[in-house]
Amino acid sequence: MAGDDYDPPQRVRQMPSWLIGQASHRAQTLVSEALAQDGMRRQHFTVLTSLSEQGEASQATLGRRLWIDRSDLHAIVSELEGMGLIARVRDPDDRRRNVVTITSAGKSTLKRLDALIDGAQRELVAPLSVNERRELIELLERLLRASPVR
Amino acid sequence: MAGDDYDPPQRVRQMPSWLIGQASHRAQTLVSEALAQDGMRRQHFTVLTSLSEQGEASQATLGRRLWIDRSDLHAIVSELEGMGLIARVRDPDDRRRNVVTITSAGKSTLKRLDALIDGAQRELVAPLSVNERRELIELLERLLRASPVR
DNA sequence: CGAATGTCAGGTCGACTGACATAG
DNA sequence: CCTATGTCAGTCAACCTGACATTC
Repeated sequence: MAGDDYDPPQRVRQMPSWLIGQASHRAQTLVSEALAQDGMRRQHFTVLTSLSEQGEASQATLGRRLWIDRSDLHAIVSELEGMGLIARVRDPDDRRRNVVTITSAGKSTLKRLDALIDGAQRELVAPLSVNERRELIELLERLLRASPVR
Repeated sequence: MAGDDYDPPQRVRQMPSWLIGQASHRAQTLVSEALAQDGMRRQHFTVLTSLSEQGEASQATLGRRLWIDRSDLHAIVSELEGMGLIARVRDPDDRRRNVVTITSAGKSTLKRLDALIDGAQRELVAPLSVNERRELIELLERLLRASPVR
């Protein structure tokens, strides 16, 4: 698309929601493109990271942890299982549950993804000084801490 | 969804892209819910605002201004036309173009939307002091100013 | 001729809804 | 009986692609 004529109205440019949305669009593009180098999407990374850092969990638990809908998580988990990055086994103690575990292949994939993600983060905040990055993070955390749920 | 178990991994929580994404999700929810009170979506508001503030334009020009894809804009413009909020007439000087204009009904609708949007913005930044709001805006603008295009 | 415009069909990703069988 | 879980089908908004006829 030709970016020369890009010129949204002042009324829109000034809105905090618009600034945040623009920044988010840029952030998600950087992260998605980074992960796409390994054929992954954001939720794949989030699930692998959670399993690695927080340990195994049932799909429902995982979904609540990460605020991913059950039905969406089902697709993500199936894809990761197909790639051999996680294992999904019926819980013998509660046969409704699937216990999801990260495999060693999943761990080494996650190592590569971590590097890709770090690169995207660095590029995202590149225009800011170290102090400004801390400020931005602090402000966003304060903004989110006051949210009703999640 | 039950928010009690919500607890994403630290690795994810710390990522600037994630913080920005969370803030954006909250922002877009607030704005969408506000506009939905009038049966509108975000792009409807953006288009009406641009026509009001920046004047009439062809669909292609409008799309480049607002970074909305031609094919998406076509749908938005058709809906707004159906509601009587804009007029779309063939340009006699260049019969490829549709000149899009806001109607008086569109202007009074926009007035209501403006109030709804302002309410959403206020709720979004409510957790921050006035100084912090300025800081956040400043930081986001600096982050975006350095972006390649748009 | 090539380029711009409006239009149409379609795909993607993330978020979400409703239903249903199985198991607790 | 009611609830939780996994699964399936489908919607939605925003973004994006490719094509095509008309007009410049």
